[in-house]
Amino acid sequence: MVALDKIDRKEIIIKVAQSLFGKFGLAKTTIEDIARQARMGKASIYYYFKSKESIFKEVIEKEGAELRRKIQDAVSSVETPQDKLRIYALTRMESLKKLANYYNAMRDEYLEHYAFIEKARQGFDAFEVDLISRILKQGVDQGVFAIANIPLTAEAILAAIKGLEYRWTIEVPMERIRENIDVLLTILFKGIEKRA
Amino acid sequence: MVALDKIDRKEIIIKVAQSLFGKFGLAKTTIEDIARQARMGKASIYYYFKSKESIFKEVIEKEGAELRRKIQDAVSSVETPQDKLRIYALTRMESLKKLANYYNAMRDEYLEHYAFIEKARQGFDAFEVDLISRILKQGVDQGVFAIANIPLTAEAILAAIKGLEYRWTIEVPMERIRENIDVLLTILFKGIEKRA
DNA sequence: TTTCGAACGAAAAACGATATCATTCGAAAG
DNA sequence: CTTTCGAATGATATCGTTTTTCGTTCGAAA
Repeated sequence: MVALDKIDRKEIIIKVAQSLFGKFGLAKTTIEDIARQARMGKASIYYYFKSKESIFKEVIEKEGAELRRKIQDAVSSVETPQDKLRIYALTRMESLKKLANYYNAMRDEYLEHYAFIEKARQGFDAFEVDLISRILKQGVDQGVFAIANIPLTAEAILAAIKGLEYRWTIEVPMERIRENIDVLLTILFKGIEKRA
Repeated sequence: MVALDKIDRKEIIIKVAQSLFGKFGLAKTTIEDIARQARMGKASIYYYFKSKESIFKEVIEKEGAELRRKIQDAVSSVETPQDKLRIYALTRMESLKKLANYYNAMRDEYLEHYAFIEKARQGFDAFEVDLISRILKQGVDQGVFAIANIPLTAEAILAAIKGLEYRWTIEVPMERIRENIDVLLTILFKGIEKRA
């Protein structure tokens, strides 16, 4: 079918671009590289995308969507609000470190795209605050958390988790990260728990 | 007196350099600029300092020392551990934003000095963890906090506060920062408070 | 002991020539 | 009509070279 073919091609291009951007960065990846690996002439790329930047944007969006799904799945895999928060924090740590490096590399080489990336980052932020808010609300509904202002608390918790993330850049083993998250979450849980 | 004269000259150079580095950054500030504003020939600078980098290091150290003193003073001005933590968080927010920008600018223009700046940053980190630890210990001694591992808790709290700092870069008014710190600290306090 | 004019050399800026690469066009294949 | 791509275009990056800037040293003088 014609329409399906079109979608397939687009997806091939995106996949190839995702892999190449990941390996070599935005600047070092040429349209010709993408075309070659996608087995088409470079002019053909422009039948599916209006510019290199638009490919880049779709790749970023795809990475973001994948990450959201991954976090969402992890959170859904456990039951209690406490476990949800814990597994959320761990999953975002593991995954976002990769994406953050990606973003930073992009920012360094192409300052022009910074605004766009910043917007993507903010969108992801909103997703996280929303996710945490929903977990907190669930805890409040179940009578295990006592929280006055849920969105503000969610923001504070996200900030705290991010603080841990920034604290170690690359060289820290996941084990120590887990330990620190545990300490932080233990305090936070006691702080938002409903008292007997 | 001769010895006093020498110190005075050194201090003049440092003051001038501090002001110029702050305004124009390390790369854009020349030894000649410093010499002119300090009213001496540029060769004379080398009678007091062995290199531009050594001037830079002393300036960074001075900025760090000033900031430590400022935070220390603020903390000493209140009584309870809770108030101390609160005023510490606010003071570091206000002041460190400036210094962080400074550091970042330096890192961007002179990658060679990155290792040194990183060391300074880590030293400041240690200072903060130590300060928080002492406040926490005071709280434990007074029977208002119950904390299992004080240093680890201090690290977690510092991380949480830093998370707030990173969250807003420049464009956020101090008022909103205060609000967010309040929410975070309220949770944290409840989390480390000794229960009746 | 302290100051500084003059000179040195390494590194950066300026510049012009050349090459790269994103993008467009128009023709042709299916 | 949809899709492909070879070839051309122009803006921008790169590279080799010359010139300038700037950190640093030296030696003399105050």
